Formats: sequence, structure tokens, C-alpha cells
Amino acid sequence: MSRYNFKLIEKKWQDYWDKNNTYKVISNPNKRKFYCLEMFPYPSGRIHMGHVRNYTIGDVLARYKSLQGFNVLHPMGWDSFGMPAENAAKQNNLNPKDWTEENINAMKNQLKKLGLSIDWEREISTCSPNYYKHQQKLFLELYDKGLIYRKESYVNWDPIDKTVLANEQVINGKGWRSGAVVERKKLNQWFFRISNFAEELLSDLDNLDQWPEKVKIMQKNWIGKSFGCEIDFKIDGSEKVKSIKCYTTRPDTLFGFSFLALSVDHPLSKLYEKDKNFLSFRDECSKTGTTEESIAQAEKIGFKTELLAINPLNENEKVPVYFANFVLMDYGFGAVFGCPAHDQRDFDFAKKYNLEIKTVVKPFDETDSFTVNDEAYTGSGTIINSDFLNGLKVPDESIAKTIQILEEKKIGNKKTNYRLKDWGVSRQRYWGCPIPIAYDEKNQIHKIPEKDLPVLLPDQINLNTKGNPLDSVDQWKKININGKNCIRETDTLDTFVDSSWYFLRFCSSKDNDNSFNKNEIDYWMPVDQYIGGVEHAILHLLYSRFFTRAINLNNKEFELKEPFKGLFTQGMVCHQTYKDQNDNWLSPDDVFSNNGNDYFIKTKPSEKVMVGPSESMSKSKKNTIDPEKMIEAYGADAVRLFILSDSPPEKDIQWSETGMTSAYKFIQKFWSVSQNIIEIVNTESDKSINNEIEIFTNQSIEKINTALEKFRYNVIIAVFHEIFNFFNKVSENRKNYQNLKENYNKILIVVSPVIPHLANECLNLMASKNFEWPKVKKEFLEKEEKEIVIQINGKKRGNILINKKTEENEILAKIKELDIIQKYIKDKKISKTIYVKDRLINIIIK
RNA sequence: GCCCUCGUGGUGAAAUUGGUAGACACAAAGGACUUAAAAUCCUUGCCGCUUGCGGAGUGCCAGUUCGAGUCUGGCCGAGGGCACCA
Repeated sequence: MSRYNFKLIEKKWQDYWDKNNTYKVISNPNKRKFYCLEMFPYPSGRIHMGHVRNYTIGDVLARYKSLQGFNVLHPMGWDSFGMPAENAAKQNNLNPKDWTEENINAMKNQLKKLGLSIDWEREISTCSPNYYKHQQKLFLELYDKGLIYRKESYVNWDPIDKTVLANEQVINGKGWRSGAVVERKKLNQWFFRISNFAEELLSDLDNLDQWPEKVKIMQKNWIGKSFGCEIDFKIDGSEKVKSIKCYTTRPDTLFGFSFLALSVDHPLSKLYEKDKNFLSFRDECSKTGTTEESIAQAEKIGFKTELLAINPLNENEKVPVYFANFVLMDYGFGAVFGCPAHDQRDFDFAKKYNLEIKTVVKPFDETDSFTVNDEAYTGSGTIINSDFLNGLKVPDESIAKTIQILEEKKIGNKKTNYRLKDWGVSRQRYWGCPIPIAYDEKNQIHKIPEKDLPVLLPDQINLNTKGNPLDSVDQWKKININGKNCIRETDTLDTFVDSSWYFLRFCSSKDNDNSFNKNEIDYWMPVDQYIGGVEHAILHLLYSRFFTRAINLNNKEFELKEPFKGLFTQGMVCHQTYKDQNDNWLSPDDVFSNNGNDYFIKTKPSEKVMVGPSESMSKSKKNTIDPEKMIEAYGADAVRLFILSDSPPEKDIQWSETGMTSAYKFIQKFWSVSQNIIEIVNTESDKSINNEIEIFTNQSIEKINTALEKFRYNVIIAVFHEIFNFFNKVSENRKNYQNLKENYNKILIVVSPVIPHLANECLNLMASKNFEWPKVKKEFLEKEEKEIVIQINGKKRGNILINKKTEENEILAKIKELDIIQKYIKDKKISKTIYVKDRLINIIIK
């Protein structure tokens, strides 16, 4: 028998699917739909193993649903705007468009070699004017709805390159190219009012029952709803400032108040703009960076003002007012009251400036003389040292009660707050969707008229100018709107905008006039299963949820709110890392090993390689494996099989060469047993019925069904091995049982989502007519006899085979006679027995 | 720093969701077949004494329960996110 020639057979089926447009779908109201979507890739040039994993998981689901009779929409596109194109273009003196389009072509070819069941006719690319003109229309629609506005906000500014840097381009506070210390700079930028939807985005999470719990928790914390109180602190004897408003979630610690801290962007900072010391303090703060992490990690520093704030619950207590680097203007009122004993940031600050640390909460198991020493106490307990608040239980009782008192005294008001900030969408870059706005000579905002859309990116661009590239294209910038000379907005949109509605566009990607077609949206949306990396758990998914709501607002034509009914987040693909003696990363292609433990450099076999931990594959660590090479060496089916086999899809998977080769061997073995069976079925003539085959097949399908529904794809591969082991035995005696063909046909169907090329070839050779997902015959799942575990005091001591109808007391009587049990119970008294039907019996003895 | 998730044999893992821990594989060792090798097949999680038997065992420490990998609390370790990477 010939070996399985995957090169020939995979090519044959891929060409067949292409030619016959097998995976093209059109909406059909009479057919149940299933929208299966994987997060679309950034066209970096070559697919990586993460893509292989993502798209294989999705493809298995799409093929499964299709065999079940669903009308499956399974599209693919390109998230093709973004910084890498701009960087590559700068480096190699190319055009970002050409670079991107070449990459798309290359990656499309690679994806096709994986044998994915994709409707390529719906392909979209976000950098194509066909896509972004609709995005510009959507932008203007949302603008008209009042969901988009302009305000000043900070960016990372590289003072040498005179350019805005992304967070990833800031390394240890310095610009990645220039090495200059990065500053915070204020720019006028566009924002989406996502915070208008904070409550809805939060409460609707409860309805997403097919989302991973952890993603919902992450989004919940991100939105950060908190219940607290706004408090007006009176300022002592100042002409200029009467009071300062703070937001707090811990009003119950008000007696521990020892300073009041303001953001450097607080309106009161205007009063200090002539103070040199304040200005140098503000400069110092601007070096902290713009990320929350850098602010949280930075040393707490402050600038002391002459102002004194009065404790509203104790008018004799007056504490200093500072500007401090850890207070954010975006949250609350940009002002916080400091209680060092019960907040770690306040504690660090108080230690630095020798402020009082007054303990007002004690843990339940401490006495009233408890004091905070080395770190803030933020746990539960009882209020102490707080006059009329003493004795209240923290947090449940104390916070509510204090708010009530503050409201009665007209000092503060109960307030709900959200951490979620509005979404800044302006990017000072070339390779993005132009914002369809212009400004007249008085700096008034004008929308670009619809007839002038799309605002196309200029083709000719010099990316090596300093600052925002579009800003230097004078002829492009100028536009006349209703007779007024205007200058275009030169910022482009955040690429997260592109990916916030692409799933809508897939439903009618060919429609030139409309962003999306109502009938198509009504039929296909929501996405039934969305699959992608957990790194998108917050931003991309939240922005998409916002976008559908923003479109939905005041729009009777569009009923959708939640875009993704089901969500699955897959783990990363990892590989060992290698370094040479000089600490340079080495690729797996550069090293070899004879025993699997010690590695050496191929070109210098005497030099030992340092083997590092397995980490997610990345170019910078050189620990990548090229999927195309693997497909060429082992075939798409083997690669698909391996990428699913070793770990559950939501967990990280370790790439291993031995795992890959064993998947390849399995493909060969499975082919060979299939050929045996096809031969038997077509030539041998024994016609007896084999009940074992019936039982095994039905049990296997049942296992596969359960595992498929729960994304336990690695378990499915284990069942495939069981299938091989079983049918390998069955085929040994070369009997053509009457039920062999029917059952093996079913087996080929249920393996086909994972290894579609091999399965289709075998089904073809068997001349199968049936391409439906098999129904499980329940009567073959249950056996008459059942093995029951015998436990003595919860420990397993043996088991017994009984008929399922046997009553509990009968079972117990039988067990008592068993020798293995006798020795445990003969001198003891049975005080209790616990019987779990069909599973175990636990005998408690004394 | 803050938030989230995950820790099961030498390795990847499975476990009907509180009921036989280690299915299915990978690796290694031993054995069978062979002139030899390859391939194939069989055995092996750990500790103890004799095939049998007994004991411990799911990161660590407590707890709930007849019974805990699974539930609760604390600790340790690894990974992800932190708003301009996508």
C-alpha cells in the first residue's frame, strides 16, 4: 500500500474547494445560520503559529457547524492599517501601501495552504478606500449623534525626533530611536464618548453567558464602577480658593485625613503657573510617562502649597494641600483626600513628606490600640479613633453610614463613579484612516461633505519628515467647504476603530453604497462564535461593544447591541528559547541536539547553547517556527492535528518537533488503516454484524460531540487515537461486517473538521454519499452492567460489576460477602453507607 | 504597583463538574522479535517489602464534606492586561 502523499492530496482538495467555491455562502432565511469569526490578522508578511492555532480552532468549528446543517459564515480579512507598515516603509524607503499589499498576498497564500473553509469572496482590508470610506461615514454619523468630541490630552513626545511615540516605543522612559527622555505633551485630540455607555457596557455583561468568566471580570474591572461620595473640603483663610471637591470610595476613613492631593492638571494649577518651583515640579511629573503602570510604579512626589484643607468632620483639623504625581485628572475630580494609614499610595506619600499616619481601621482580631506601621491596612475590620463613627464594621456598614452622615450634614453627596475613560482616537501618523474633518480660518470644525468621501490618503508621502507626516502635505491639506478655505485634520484614526465594526462589514462586504446592509445584518449578526487571543480581552472587545451601541443609538434600523454572542480566547504558542555564549538569541533552526538535553550551534558544533524557558513565540526572541515550512514538511492536516492535540485551546501550547512528527505519523497510520478498511469494504464479503463496532463508534461520536461543544479539542484528538487503535484491531481479521462501512463513514465525517484533506479523500474513495454529521444512537451508549466502586471510609478498596437495576441493599449484601471487603469490615460496625447511583458505594465503619 | 488567570507523573495532559486521579500521547528504561539495525509489539507514575499487598500523592498550609484535582481562606510560583503594538 502506498504512503499517504499529503502534497498531492492536500493540493487536490484545496484546488477543488477553490474552483467550486465550496465555502461561499449567501444569506438564506430558511436555513439556520452560524457566524464563525476569528480575529482578523495584521498583515505582517508571514503567518505565525498563533495564526495557525487561531484559524485552525475556528475552522474546526466552522466545518463542524456546516456538517450539522448550519449556513456558516466564515470570512477573513486584514487589519491592515498601523505602525509596522509605516516603520517598515521608513526603514526600506517603500510605500506602506505596497508593503501591506504584498504582505496580504503572501499571507493569503499561506492561509490557503492550511485548508481553511473560508468564503474568500467576502475578504476585506481596512486600508482599502472601499473599507475606510464607510468608516468615515460612520465617524460623521457618530459625530452628529454627539458621540465624538475634541479635547486636550497627553501624548508621549520625543523632543529630538519631534514625534509622538506609542507606549511600546518608549523604553525605560526614553524614545526607542532617539534615546531622548520622553515628555508628556498636550495635544488637541478626538475622543469617542464610550463613557456614556459605561453603565450599559457593564450591566449587559451579565447577558453574555457564552463569554469566558475571566474576560467579563476583566471588562468589569476596567469599567470600574465604584460607589462613593463627593466631598467638598473647605479651604482655610484663602482669598482665591474657597473649597476643593474630592471623590472618594472610602469616606469612612475621613478621620485619618492628613493631606489633600491635586493632579498637576487640576484647574487650581493655573494659580501656580508663575511659581518657578511649581513649574519645575510639573516638568518632573511630565517625565513619568502616560501609562497607568508607569504612574503607579513611579516614586510618589508632591509640591506643597500654602493652602490648608479643613476636615469636614472635625473643623479644628487642618491639613496641607499638595500637587502630587499619582493623582489622575481623568478620574473623579482630579483631587483626593489622603488617608495614609489605609491606602498604600497615600502611605508612601506620607512617609516621604513626614505627614501624620493616623490609624482609623483595625482588623477584627486586633485591639483598639492597633496602629499601622510598615504598610497601609486596606482590609476589613472595625472603625477606631473616629469619634461618632467608632465601632462601625468596615467596609459594608462604615461606608454607607458615613455617606448618610455626610449627606445629612450637607458636606458630601453619594456618587457613582466609573474608571472608564473616553476613547482617544487621534493618531499623529500617516498609515491610518483619515479623519473626515476640516477646520476653517477661525478653527471652526467642518465635516467633510458626504459627496467628497472618502478622504483618500495621499499616495506620495515623505515619512522621514519630523512630526505628523500628513501635516507636511500642503496640497492635500487644503480643501474648500461651502466656499470656505479649510485645512484638513491631519491626524488619522486609531486602528482599533477599524476593527470595531469589521464583523458588520463582512455581512455585506461588496456593498459599495452602504457600510452594511440591514437585511444581511439582521440575518447574520450577532457573531455566534468569536475566537481570538486573550490579549484583546479588554480594549478591542469593549470598543466593538461600544461601536454597535453607538450605531444603535437613535437608529430604528439597527437593533443590534452585542456583537459577539460567544467568545473563546485561545492561548499562545510557546517554544524554548536559545542563546549563544554572548547572550545573543538563536533561532531553533540554528541549533541542534543529539539527546534532547544539550544543544549546540549548527555552524559551530563545539559551542554549547544556553537553553532558556519556553516563551511565547516572538521575532525578538527568535523562537519562532515558520508554519509554511511545517506545512511543506508534514502537510496541513498534520500541522492542524498537532496544534490542537497537546493542550486545551485556551491554554498555552508548547511547540515541539517530536509532537509534530508524532502528529505526522498519526496521519500516516490513520491513512493506512483507512485504506485497509476501504479495501475490506469494497472487496470482502463477510456480512455478519459486529455490535462492538456500533458501540465503539457511537461512544466515540458522543465523546467528540461533548468535547466539540466545550472547545476541548485536545480531547477530540485523544479520541482520534482511540479510534485508530480500535479500527486497527478490527481491520486485522479482514471481515467486512455488515455495519462496518456505515460506521467508518461516520468516523470519517467526525474527523473531517480537523483533518479535512485526508477525510475527504477517504470519503471519496469509499464512494460515500452521506456528508451529514452523524446522530448518536443512544441505545448503544449504555450497558446493562455497570462497574461500581467500593469505598471504605472514602478510600477505594475495590469494585464490583452489577446489573444496573440492582437495588442499593442488594448491592450492599453482595459487597459484604467479598473477601477484599470482609477484611475491612469483619470486626467493625457499619454506621452509614452512601450510594451514588451507577457510580460508587461508600461504607462508613467505626 | 493595580486587576485577571493558571499550578496534576520525566513531558503535554484527561477526569461525566464534589464520586475509581493520571484517559490519550511524547520521552526514557527494560523486555520480545531480528545475524544486526530500523520498524513493530509488551511492561513501567512515586515510596516500601517478594508477581501480591500496603502507604503517600494533583504547588504549599489550613478548612468544609461520608468523600476535594474540583468548594472556602491564606501563602508561594508562572503568565496575561494596564487605555498610542495589534
